[in-house]
Amino acid sequence: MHQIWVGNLMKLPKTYNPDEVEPKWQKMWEELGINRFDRDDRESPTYVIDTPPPYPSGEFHIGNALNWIYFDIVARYKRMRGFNVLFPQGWDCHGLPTEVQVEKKYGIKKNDLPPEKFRELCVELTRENIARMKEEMSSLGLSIDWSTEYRTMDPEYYSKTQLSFVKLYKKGLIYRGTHPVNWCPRCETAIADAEVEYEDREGTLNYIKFKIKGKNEYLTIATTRPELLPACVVVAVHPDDKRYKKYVGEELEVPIFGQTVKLVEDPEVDPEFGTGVVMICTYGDKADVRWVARYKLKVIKAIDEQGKLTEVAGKYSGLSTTEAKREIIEDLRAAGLLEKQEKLQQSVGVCWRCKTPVEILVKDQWFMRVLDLKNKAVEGAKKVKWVPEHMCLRLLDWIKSMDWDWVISRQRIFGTPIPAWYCSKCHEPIVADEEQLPVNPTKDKPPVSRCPKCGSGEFEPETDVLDTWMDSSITIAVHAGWPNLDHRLFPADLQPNGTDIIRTWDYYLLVRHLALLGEVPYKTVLINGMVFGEDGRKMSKSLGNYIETTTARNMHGADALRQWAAIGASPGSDVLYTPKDVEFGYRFLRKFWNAARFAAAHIRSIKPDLDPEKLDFRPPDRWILSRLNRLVKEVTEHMEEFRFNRALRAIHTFTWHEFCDMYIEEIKHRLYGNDTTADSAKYTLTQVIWTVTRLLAPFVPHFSEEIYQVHFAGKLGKEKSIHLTDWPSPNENMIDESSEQIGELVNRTISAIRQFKSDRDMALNAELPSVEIFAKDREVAEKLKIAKEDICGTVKAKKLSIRVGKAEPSAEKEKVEIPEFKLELLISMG
RNA sequence: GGGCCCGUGGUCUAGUGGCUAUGACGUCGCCUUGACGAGGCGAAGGUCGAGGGUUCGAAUCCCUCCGGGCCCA
Repeated sequence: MHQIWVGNLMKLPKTYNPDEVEPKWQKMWEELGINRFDRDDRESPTYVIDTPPPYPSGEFHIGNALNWIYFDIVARYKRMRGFNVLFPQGWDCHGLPTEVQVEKKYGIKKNDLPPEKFRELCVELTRENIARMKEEMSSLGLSIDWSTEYRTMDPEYYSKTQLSFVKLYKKGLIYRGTHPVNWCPRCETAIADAEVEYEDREGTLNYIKFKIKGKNEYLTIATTRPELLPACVVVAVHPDDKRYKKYVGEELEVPIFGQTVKLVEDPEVDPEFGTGVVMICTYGDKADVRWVARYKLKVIKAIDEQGKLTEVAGKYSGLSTTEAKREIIEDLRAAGLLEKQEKLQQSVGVCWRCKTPVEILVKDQWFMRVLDLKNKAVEGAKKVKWVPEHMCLRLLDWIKSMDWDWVISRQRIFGTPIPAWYCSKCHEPIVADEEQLPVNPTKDKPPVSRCPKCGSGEFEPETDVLDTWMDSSITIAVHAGWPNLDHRLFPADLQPNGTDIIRTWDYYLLVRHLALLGEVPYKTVLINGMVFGEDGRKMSKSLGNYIETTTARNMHGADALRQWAAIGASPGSDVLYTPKDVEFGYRFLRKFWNAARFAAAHIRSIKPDLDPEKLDFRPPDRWILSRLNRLVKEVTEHMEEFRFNRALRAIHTFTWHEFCDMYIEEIKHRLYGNDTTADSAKYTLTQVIWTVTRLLAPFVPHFSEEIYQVHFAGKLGKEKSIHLTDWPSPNENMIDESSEQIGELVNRTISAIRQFKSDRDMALNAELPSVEIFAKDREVAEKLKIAKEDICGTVKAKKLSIRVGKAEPSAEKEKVEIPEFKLELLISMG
């Protein structure tokens, strides 16, 4: 094996080995603290990235990897641009999934243990899961400032969640109220609108006969939910529906259950659906809620917290909704009141965590007054720069469609305790004082000794916890030190996240900070798409197209995978995962590694006092230097607009196809032949590699560090790490249209001769006895003449002539044409 | 039902008014050349979903339709 010795007496291995290289530099970065936000630096501009704290599932999945690689590219780029970057990391610990994991792990139910004990098990599991995820994150080379790490389950963090609760309560933006809420019967908790997803399912539309009171006539209603008959409170038709005009105002008898309901007119009824007669129940859906409010109807609770029918359902009480549906239909059929049944495609609201259909229940809950903030939120969202732009619409549509306040209390265990108590006598809520936070109401005492309303001295603790989004939607303020806000850090510069959480994460952050601080918390939102499997479907374990981050990273290291993330799609578009792309990422590293290896001796032998002004640059030098500076300009523009895919692609194309394929081949003869222009080739070679290495640093941080340490540290680079060097700035003087034109002409000519050799099964370095170039245009001929020696040396022609004229092929001389430059070549093979 | 995004060689993809449409994977051919053979070089392969319109000029802008996806009701 050909060993090359480089300046600092390191042996330069023949192949690039990420398994050795990556951990080495990760360790050094941590030791140097290059990822740290420098709180004492008051001069450099700050750049704050608010990272969404992931839920500690135990696995840092590939969707997370895509997310974080985006963050990291920005963070590393901005550091090189001279920003003091805050790249924090937290964990959104609370919530149901952990409770379920604990139940599974120990084979228990949450009520088998005292809440405190159960909570401890959740905390313990969360710690283990975080440790596992951190390992993967470190292996990806994410330049997170770990000194900022927070966990929403820690008292230091949740005291801020509680503080925001208290402050918003004082402002009147949080209130205790009795309202219909979405309820997950499996999780047995209220959930917010944002936590309801819609699934298309096939249901049955049942046509049920209602007797008109006092007559022997029937009206037929159509419903998918016959189990709600006991909660039927009114029946409605459209005001313009002539079929039923004469019945309006009549009283109807609800079959089986016998209660009497009125027939009313309402424009919201769709006369095309079913029979055009709809039964309104408390509650089947949100429309029922509107109707009940509009007509001030009484509320009958037919379904309980576990999704079972209550005593109002008589003999059906205690049955699940599914069982009750079946039995009620059977009984209706037996009574001759079931006219017919039809299959129906319907969209069912389900719990986003467990996919159980949600019910609407009326509950005493805590709410945040988000409806009052609608206009402010819309205004705020419009002020933000969205990448890509159209993602703003998703948030706007969501905000505009909101019709309920945000229910923030959850009937669960593993969550931030709601800092409140109730008077045992009059049930007046008592909210904690700011000074006593963090509090656990089940252990701590309320801030008053007497109820301010009735004077009673007895209190009961609130046992509900807060929605986890209440924890995580104040991260931007928390990063900035809230309540002692550091205005260098607020608002955040970048809010990056996936398409899936625009309506939750982006929305809650916005509305929460508007409520708390009156300010939009982020300047730019950067959206990434979802990861799809090779089959073109969204990656998921159940679809069998799932791949673990560790598996993908183990193929060729983090930098190969990072390139997949960067180049996989334009921001906001979904990214298809395929191992081929990771493979390609590695191939690029190997290509560049070898190019640098080739250049090593030349970089080393370059004289330190070399004055570029005095160098004798050849046309290929001028060409590649112009291209290089154009590349720097282009990549910088892309980076400023978060177009990582285009930036990296431009680097790839330049490096592979211009620098390696053409330039290196074009200068070999000068380097080996001890040409007088060898110095300018060495200089140019060095400049290109040095510049490209820095352009690559945000994308492939380990690889570029290795190149830097081996070739440049202590010479062209004075810093301890490439990540401390400056981002290259384009030298506009080097960008020269005419040099590029000559370069392209030369390249095209060399390519034609290469192709000639390839077509004739010749080795590319085979010597050619003679090449005669005929140009139709004098101008083209003059340009070629400038680069005569470069062409001659590159294609290994013994003789080369360039003239204006027409080629006349013969037995020994074959003709090759380059039509776009009106060139004809006569090549003899000897 | 409404909104948004997308449709580019066999596959995935870049490209939002202008050179002969980008790159990757795959396919085929050649090359052990002094950076690189689990590599290199070269080649073949596309009516840019369909139709209509605007324009000197359209993958790109507008309209209609077809197909896919996401979000909302």
